[in-house]
Amino acid sequence: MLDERKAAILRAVVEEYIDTALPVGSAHVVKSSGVQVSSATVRHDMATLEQEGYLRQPHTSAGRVPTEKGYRFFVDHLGQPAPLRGSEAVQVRSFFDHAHGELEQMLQDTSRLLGDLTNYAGVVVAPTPTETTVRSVQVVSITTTTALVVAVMSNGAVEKHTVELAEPIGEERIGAATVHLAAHLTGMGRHALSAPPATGDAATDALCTLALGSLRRDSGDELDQVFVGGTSQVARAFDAIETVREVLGILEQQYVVVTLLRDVLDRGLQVAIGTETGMAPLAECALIVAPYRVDGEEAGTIGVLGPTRMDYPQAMAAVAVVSHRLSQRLTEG
Amino acid sequence: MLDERKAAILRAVVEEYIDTALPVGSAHVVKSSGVQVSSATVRHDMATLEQEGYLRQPHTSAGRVPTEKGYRFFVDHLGQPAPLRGSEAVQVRSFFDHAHGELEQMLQDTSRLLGDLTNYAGVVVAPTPTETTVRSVQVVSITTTTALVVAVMSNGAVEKHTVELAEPIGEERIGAATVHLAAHLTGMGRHALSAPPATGDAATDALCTLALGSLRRDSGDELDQVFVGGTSQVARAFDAIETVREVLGILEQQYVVVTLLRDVLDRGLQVAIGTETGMAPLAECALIVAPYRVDGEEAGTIGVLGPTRMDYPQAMAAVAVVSHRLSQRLTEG
DNA sequence: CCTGGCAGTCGATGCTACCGAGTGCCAGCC
DNA sequence: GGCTGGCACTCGGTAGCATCGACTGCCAGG
Repeated sequence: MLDERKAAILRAVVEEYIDTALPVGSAHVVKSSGVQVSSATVRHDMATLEQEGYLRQPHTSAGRVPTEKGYRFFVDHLGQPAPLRGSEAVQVRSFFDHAHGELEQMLQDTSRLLGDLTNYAGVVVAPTPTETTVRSVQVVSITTTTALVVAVMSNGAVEKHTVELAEPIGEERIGAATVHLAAHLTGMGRHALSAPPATGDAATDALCTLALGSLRRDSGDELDQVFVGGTSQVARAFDAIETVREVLGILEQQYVVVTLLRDVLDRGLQVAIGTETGMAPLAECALIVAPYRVDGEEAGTIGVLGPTRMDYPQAMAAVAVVSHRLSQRLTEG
Repeated sequence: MLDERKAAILRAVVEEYIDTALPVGSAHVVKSSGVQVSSATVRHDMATLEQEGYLRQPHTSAGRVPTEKGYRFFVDHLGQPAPLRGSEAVQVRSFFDHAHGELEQMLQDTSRLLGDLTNYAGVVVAPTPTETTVRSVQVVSITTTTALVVAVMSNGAVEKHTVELAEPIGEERIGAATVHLAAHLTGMGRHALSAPPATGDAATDALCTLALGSLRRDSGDELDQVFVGGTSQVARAFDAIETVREVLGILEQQYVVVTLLRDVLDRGLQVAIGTETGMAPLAECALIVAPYRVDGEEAGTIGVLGPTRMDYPQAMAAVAVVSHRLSQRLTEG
């Protein structure tokens, strides 16, 4: 563990580096850290901090820059969680007060909100609900040989799937299928959909089977939905265009993003710094995550992806607030 | 109009510049254009082309670079539409063969496909359907005081809106409202929803009114949906990080993207180059657009946004093919 | 244990010289 | 008249070099 002065020095280096992106020299630390010692002493401590792996020198005769370990210590022990700035608190409040419309749209907007608040990329992952039950099923004909199966789940999610029929089917059979499916499936869990008993009418049964299949199939291979907002912030956060390309490339791969957030959360982390993310291209990034809850149960994940030299206190505050308000919003409605 | 040789020279400059991003000198033109004259002659013609506004010199003693007018001429008269490369044709075919699931997801994936095909950013705009009619309406209770209104439209789109009730309502009233609304609204146009006659039951009527309101309201303020895929391509397409930031910033603003594509299409253009886009930050970009059709009617727009020095023939081919296949896919299903 | 002082390092900055790709122009040729 | 080879010229980019200054590490002394 670090003694008090070294911790203060480390904090000063991290904070200043976050602010300026420039290596921090001992003189700056003296000015900004508040420690009452000379720069020579600070230099000495900084050398120690470097030996211990908290800091690193880009090159001799340059100031110091935090290492991952340095950021980690900062986040764990030094970064007092900054309360949101007033204007941002207002922004969040107003956002959730005015949020309306479809769930997907709101989550998309939430990712954008996160981006705006932090100036990093905002991410929202909404899981395919696994524990919900079917509340209502309806089959609607679109053309004579296509029908749409619409299922409303107990959490308010709506699923729709088109099914193609081998042969034309009449409205009355569609109606029969709706009634039949509704009676049989309502209340069933997402993954426990069983085939309804035969009705005796072949065409109706065929339709029921197709409809059931579509519901079952997509429950399996449907990935969690990913919403990314504020990608342009990524371009703002890094100077090296190569890094921008890599990070944007990652953010485009839904599956990767889902896994990434889940992994971090599963490890019990709130913050993953650099290689802690487990993804090589994100070596220069840090990720802040938080789950959100619906009716007290963990439903999805939100997060912010920025450079390792991100403003952790501020970003963590933003994520926490948004996760809280989002949970509230989804629970009440 | 340009004589044959000047046109050939212009084509050579455009093609080479698209390829290398380097100003093109007269010697290169001689090598690659196939014109059988000396570099001095080419120089002379290039000077003329510059006077006429097709080319421009970044600085004296540099080669030439196409102007917007130059690109425009190339697109209009020189860019023979390249057929898709075989592997890409396969990619498109396979994409649409395997496309399934929800409309939104497919459009999102389509935007990504466009990005992959062209290495620029792909955009898909899906309009809020205006001319569709209601095919089915259903009200489902979520909690005692919230209900979900699900409407299936004739084009297969599904709309869902939560409504908050002033007081708890029983299942039987919800059922009554469903039946009542279904009977009254089915077949009605998107914008011609009229209030159903009173049922005599106050609670049921209140619910019907709320449900109707939710359908009406969102039909008004709901923006066209925008899907952008391949944002990382933007970072690849430009060297200047400042440009990347600006372009990404634009792409994040749904409303702006919608307007942009619509404007271009309304002007009857297939391609908008630089300032033709009407947006200052896109001065270094070119946009290729195409409508897609569902049942023969223009439904939405797809497009590709890249640098002005984009590979027009290839990108135009990709957009055309995707628009065609998408239309087909949406029409059959 | 801390400090001021000092020698030393090394990237960043600015200067100059040079190179070469590319131009415009012109006199001469077909 | 149109095309060409030749030529002088321009100017951005690169390499080499000196300078500067923000740092550091170390040390002797309080």
